[in-house]
Amino acid sequence: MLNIFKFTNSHMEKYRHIGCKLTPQRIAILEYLEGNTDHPSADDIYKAVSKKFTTMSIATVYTTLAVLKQKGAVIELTADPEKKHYDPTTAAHNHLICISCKRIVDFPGEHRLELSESASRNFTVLKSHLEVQGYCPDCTTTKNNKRG
Amino acid sequence: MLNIFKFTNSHMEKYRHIGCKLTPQRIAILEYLEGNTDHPSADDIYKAVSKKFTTMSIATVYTTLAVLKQKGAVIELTADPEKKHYDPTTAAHNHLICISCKRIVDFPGEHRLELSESASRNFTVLKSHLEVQGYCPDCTTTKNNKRG
DNA sequence: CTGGCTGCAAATCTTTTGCATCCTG
DNA sequence: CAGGATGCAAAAGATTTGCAGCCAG
Repeated sequence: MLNIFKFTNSHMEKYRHIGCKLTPQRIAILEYLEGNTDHPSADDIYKAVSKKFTTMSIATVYTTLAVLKQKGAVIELTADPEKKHYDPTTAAHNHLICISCKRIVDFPGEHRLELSESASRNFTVLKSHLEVQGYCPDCTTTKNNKRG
Repeated sequence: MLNIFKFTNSHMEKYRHIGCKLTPQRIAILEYLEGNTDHPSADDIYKAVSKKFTTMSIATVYTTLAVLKQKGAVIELTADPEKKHYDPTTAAHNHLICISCKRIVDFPGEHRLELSESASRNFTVLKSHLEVQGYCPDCTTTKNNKRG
């Protein structure tokens, strides 16, 4: 009877296994996040999920995101200084924030970290994330076509 | 007659040249930032400068920081999701946020960016910043000494 | 059933803004 | 002297919290 959602049983299993009680609200949030590469903010998620779920509360969105973050199912992004964004793609990757359209997009470049010096100074590195500022493909193209 | 400040004439020149009107409040903020490697937040700056300057307003701190950021005299850091921090060291360098003590510290490692793929996809890179999560030297040491 | 979750509203925290007054250049 | 800067307070956002009622397991 939950087939109003495109959320599959394997998704259900996945999230049940990480120790979340699966309420309809959470399913709606998880469904929205699944495969999403738009890096939505809490408010983006709230707006989107509210359409299907008029009783959704922004507090529930934050609570759910906090749980998912703690379980490692989403990553909190700080690339946008104005607000946090969330990324359900947890494999290591980097982001570019477009200074024109403000979108955060997955950045298809690699970075290599030279650790010898930091190790010798007693730093312990757990993870590293490269934040790139510039123009996304759309805005790069627009920019180049701009002069008439 | 401004020798109550350790701010030197050359500092004055430096900031006058970037187009700032030099008021006592701004001098106090600039003096606090000069050479500071603590990556203070706006509130840290406000608290520190208020001690000498009881009429200082937090709005003035924000306004001054906005001017300095625009002039390129400070860099706004987003490594801490809770609030913005400011760094007067504008030469390219990276930061580690300590997950234990929450301090942001300069990170003595290099990163190299592999751009071929991103360039071919029309990304325009203006700047990149590596954010490292882990333990700072102090907390690394404490951690290692912890078992008795 | 029962503990965890929801929804609401209020609180908190950071940052911005409007405006009258002040003071640097 | 004039325009930009200050200080205050209020507004605006983002995020968190308290609490009574609800529902998934």
